[in-house]
Formats: sequence, structure tokens, C-alpha cells
Amino acid sequence: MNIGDVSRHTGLPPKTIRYYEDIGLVIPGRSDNGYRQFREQDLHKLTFLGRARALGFTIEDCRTLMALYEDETRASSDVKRVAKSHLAKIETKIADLQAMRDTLTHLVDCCAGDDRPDCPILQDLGGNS
Amino acid sequence: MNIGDVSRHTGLPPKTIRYYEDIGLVIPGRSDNGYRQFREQDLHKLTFLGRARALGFTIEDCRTLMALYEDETRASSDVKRVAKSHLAKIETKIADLQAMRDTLTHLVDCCAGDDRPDCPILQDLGGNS
DNA sequence: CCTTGACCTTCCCCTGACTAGAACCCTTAT
DNA sequence: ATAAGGGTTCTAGTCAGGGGAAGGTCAAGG
Repeated sequence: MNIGDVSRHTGLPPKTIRYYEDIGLVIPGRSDNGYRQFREQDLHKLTFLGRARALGFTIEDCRTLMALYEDETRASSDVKRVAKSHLAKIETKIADLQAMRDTLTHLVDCCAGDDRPDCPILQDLGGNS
Repeated sequence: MNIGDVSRHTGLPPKTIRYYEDIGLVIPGRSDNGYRQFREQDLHKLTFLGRARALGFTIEDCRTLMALYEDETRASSDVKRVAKSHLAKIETKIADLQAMRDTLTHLVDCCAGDDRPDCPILQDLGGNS
């Protein structure tokens, strides 16, 4: 299977797949003409990576999760720890963004949005709070 | 005022302040010894930038907002448009993160987290959904 | 006068997770 | 023969700075 087919199967851009090879997440074989040859196993790995990335795991987390995935003797607690740690980061990000959103929403609501220069948004940014 | 004092006043690291000069957001003077000399106006600008960045505006947005801030003939609608556009991006990010959080929370809750290898998190990532 | 330590300068490389583009090779169809 | 549509490698760019080296400057203390 060539990289284009893999791309269509996994939804990952070819560039991304090459990048994943670059950093050692997949190691496809090569045909005589130098083209990457992906097996069912590689495709499975890439799908795994795509899903993990879609859940926001970092590449390093993905590396860890893949290792656990392939380790038949893993403990599910190890997986859970990685996931919970990631979850905590997500919660933090959400809270930060919500704080921004609340402040911004308030400011936007206070701004007339007409052709006059008076603007509570700029006033706030300028320190006149 | 030297960069260290400005850093303490604004809360911005010296590196960040130099970076802002680099990209033309502030243009401090220089003393004879080559040190940057910040005036009240520069300090004010940097405070503005710090607040805008804290609200998640991109550097380019900050550039736009600063220009509007200094333009006495601005229309508040221009400011509001920038803020609303940014707000929309924040809302999108929050929604994305919440979707990740919900999925992850569910998976984490389903995972025993013990020393056995069975793990619904890995099962999901592996495509057995 | 000399040294110490805190400050300042520029310079270049590093981050994450790719993406864009250039220059080139391979295969198949026309 | 050539054109289209794969594939390859390589470099450089993104965003918003951070780390650290090599060196200049300044004020206080011995």
C-alpha cells in the first residue's frame, strides 16, 4: 500500500505520515523504487495515532500509548494515568478559555460598535478599568 | 527606564519585550551605552499588549488593536469586529476541547485502572468502538 | 584600582506538530 | 514523446517567544 492510499484510509495527510515515520512512530517498508510500503499493521498504527491526536494527546503521549497498546502485559492503570493527566490539562485549558470568553463577551456587549471612537474594549486594554 | 524595570512593571519577560521591539510593536529609544530606554508611552503600550495577549488575541490582532487605540478617529465597530472574531475562535476552541473532555472522561471512567491489561481507552483508540 | 555581581546587548538555535514548496524520480496512458 | 499523477528528499516557515552563549556596562565594596 502506497502513502496515498494510506492517507485516504486514515484521513492523515501524506506529509503527516512521513513526519510520523521521521520521528519513529511508524516504520514502513520500502519497495524497489523507494516508495514506502505500508502493511496492515502500519495502517492500524496510523489510525490509532489519528484517533489519539484527535483526542488532543501530544505526540509523546501517543508514543507512550502506542507502546502500551503493543505491550500485552501492560497494566490498564498506566494507560489511565496518561489519559487522566491529559484530561487535567484539557480542563485547565477549558477554564482558561472560558475566563477569556467571559471577559471578552462582557467587553463586546459593552461596545456600541458604531462609528464613534469611544470603546470600552480599548479602554479596558489600555488599563482604564 | 531600563528593560528590567519595564519587565517588573508590565509583568512581561525581557525576552518578550525585545521580541515586541523586533516585530515593531514598540520602538524604545537607546541610551549612549546602547541600553533600551523606555518612556511612559512605551510602558503604556506594553501594558496594553500584555492585557490583549492575556485575552488570547494574536500578535497580529494586537497590532491592529494598538493601531485603533492610537487612532483618535477610529470607529468602535472596527474594534468590536476584531473582538467578536476572536471570541468566535475561542468559542470554537472551547467546544472542541469540551468534546475531547467528554470523550476522554467517558473512557477514563470505563477504565479499571488496575494491573490487568484490559483497557477500554486503548480499545477505543485501536478502533474497536 | 580591581573585582564582583547584576544588569544589559546581540546572536543563534530550540520548541510542537506539522505545512509549503522546490527539485527531482517513477509509472502509466495517450 | 509527453503529460498527468503518483512518489522521493530537502529546506524553510509557522506562532510566540525561551534558553543559553559571548561579551559590554554600571554601581558598590575592598
